[in-house]
Amino acid sequence: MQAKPTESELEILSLIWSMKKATVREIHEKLAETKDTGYTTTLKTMQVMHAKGLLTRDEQNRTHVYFPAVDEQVTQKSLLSNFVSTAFGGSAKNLVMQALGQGNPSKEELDEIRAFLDKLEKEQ
Amino acid sequence: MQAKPTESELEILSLIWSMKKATVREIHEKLAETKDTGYTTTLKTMQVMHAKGLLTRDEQNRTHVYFPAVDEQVTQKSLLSNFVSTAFGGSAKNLVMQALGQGNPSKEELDEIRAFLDKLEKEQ
DNA sequence: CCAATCATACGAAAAAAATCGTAAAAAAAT
DNA sequence: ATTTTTTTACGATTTTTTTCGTATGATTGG
Repeated sequence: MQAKPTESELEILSLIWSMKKATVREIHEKLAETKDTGYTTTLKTMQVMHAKGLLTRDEQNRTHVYFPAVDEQVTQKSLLSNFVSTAFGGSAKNLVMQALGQGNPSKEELDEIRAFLDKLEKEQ
Repeated sequence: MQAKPTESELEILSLIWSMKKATVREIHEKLAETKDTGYTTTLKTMQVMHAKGLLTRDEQNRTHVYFPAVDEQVTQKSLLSNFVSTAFGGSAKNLVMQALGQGNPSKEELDEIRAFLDKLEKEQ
């Protein structure tokens, strides 16, 4: 039974997924670019995440190093599933089309998605 | 500047989008299928949404009728944009592929998406 | 060595979101 | 006509989430 990350926790989790590991300070610096909260706030949130089992940490050194404790794909999948049903009335297709319309995907990305569609269809 | 719906509000908004209009009781019945909260909770939430400008309502009759006050596509777009950046590190492509992998889209849906991809590419 | 800085821990406060209880009025049922 | 049900309004409580202050110990720079 895996606890669902809150909005703030997700921001942090997302960073740690991409960084593989990070200290509180590193995360705080990144967050500070867009947000304006104190260092201890970030610290506390990460401690809570640790308690919840969203992060693990290495306490060998004074400056602890945090790692993701939940799998990125698995977590994204469950968040997405929830998001599709609440925000998109369960229609993944609608979400996909909105998502594509958003940024402007490069030709490479579009091709990747096409390949993925083909693969999906074949599998089925 | 449009207020962001909370999780609970979004559930309701989503229902009202698909129903075009609804009373508190109608919404409550639907929610009761999956949730277990009192009638006044639903009522209160919808009143708050009205106050926030997420819903409008017709007060002619004793039983008020609520309508969406925000556009479905516009709202979804902004929620999605936020979701992509927090949960998917900004990669719409990753989200799209996860989303497609989820349910199993029919051939028709897949074709629709392909057509959409082509259109996107052409436009660009 | 001493002061300044940096890190954690911890509890508490503040803010936001969700839930509910009760009262009052209207409508419906008996 | 009276009781029961339905509906709104409103405030208050509870729960969750976010934020911060303070204490304490380690590390670093002068």
